[in-house]
Amino acid sequence: MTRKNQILKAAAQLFKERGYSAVTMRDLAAAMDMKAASLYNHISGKQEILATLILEVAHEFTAGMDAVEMDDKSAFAKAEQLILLHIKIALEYTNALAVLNTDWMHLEGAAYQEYILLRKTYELDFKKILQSGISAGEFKNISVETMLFNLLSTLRSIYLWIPKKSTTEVADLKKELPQILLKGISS
Amino acid sequence: MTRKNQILKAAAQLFKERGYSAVTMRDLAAAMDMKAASLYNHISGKQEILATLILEVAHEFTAGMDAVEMDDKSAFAKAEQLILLHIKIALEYTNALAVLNTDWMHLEGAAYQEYILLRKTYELDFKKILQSGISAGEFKNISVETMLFNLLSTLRSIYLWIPKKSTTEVADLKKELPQILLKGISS
DNA sequence: GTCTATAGTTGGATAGAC
DNA sequence: GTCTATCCAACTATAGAC
Repeated sequence: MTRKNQILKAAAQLFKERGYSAVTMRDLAAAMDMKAASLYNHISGKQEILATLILEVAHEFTAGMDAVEMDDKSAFAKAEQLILLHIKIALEYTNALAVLNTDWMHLEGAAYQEYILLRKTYELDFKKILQSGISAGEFKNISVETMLFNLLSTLRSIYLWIPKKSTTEVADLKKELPQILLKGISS
Repeated sequence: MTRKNQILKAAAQLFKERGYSAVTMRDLAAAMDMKAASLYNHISGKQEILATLILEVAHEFTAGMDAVEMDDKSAFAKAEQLILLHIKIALEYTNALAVLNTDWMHLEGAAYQEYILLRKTYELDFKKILQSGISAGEFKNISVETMLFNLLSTLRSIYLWIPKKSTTEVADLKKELPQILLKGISS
């Protein structure tokens, strides 16, 4: 692992615990056992760290959504795949995902614009899948907004739950969560 | 409304938008059309504002839970009442609830201890109700942890959804959310 | 690549006039 | 109750030695 990646990893951990604004470059340097000034040999500043962490995860979601849309399956199967995508990302990028969820509004400039666009596109794509499921009679005919709200609010919280759990409990989650979430909206 | 309450209200709005650490006393004063120094005639400091906002909402949850526990109803009915409690608090204390959800870790000293205790007690009480529902055969025999995770992660996100919605859409939510959430765990 | 030293800015909070 | 003025600590980031 490069020194830069070590810094990013340590930053994700600290930003998750205390939030972007409450973590100082001195805190981050201390976690890395170095002085704050030395960090600047690897990264251009605090903002670059935030943007790198958040945009990597956001692109992971976009790539996952693209893969799901490729498959020619039922809306139900696609929704199930998306639930598993959220669990997978929560496992692989736990800390960076927490940062995305809580500190995206502290992005600046082009990184902010890019994040907003990625999120909007992702939610729109998700909504299309739900809508096609309603049209096909797979899902209840309730408001797509309410449906998406319920799904995303649970999916966005997985990262809070994952780190506390054992491997077997995570396996349970992969089985039970699609059941619970999709039973609630199935017709 | 007292000047202090006006300050608390403005602070809740700003903390919700940018987070506790990113909002300065000068920002808050500007939102109140006054100078930062004048704030200190009404509050002792930034921490007092945070603690007041969060603990008021936390006590509201505790009072609601106490009322639900008093009633001698089925676990299903109690769970339904708790869902409505979360919606009610999200409507009445939208901004302060957002602050509780995102900035509780910035509480200090006794206020931090009190919040942690209130939250732990609330979750334990919620779990007891779910467990009694499983024992009574009202709910599926799946992990109580998973069940609570799913319920709370949705309920904790309501405040993100509420401010964007019309009165009729909120009425829809009150009808549909208990259905969606409880169907997922009903046996 | 890391350090010391420090520039330049901004933070929470106080003192004292009005 | 609000203001101006200010203290002092802490912040991000840079300069330059090693």
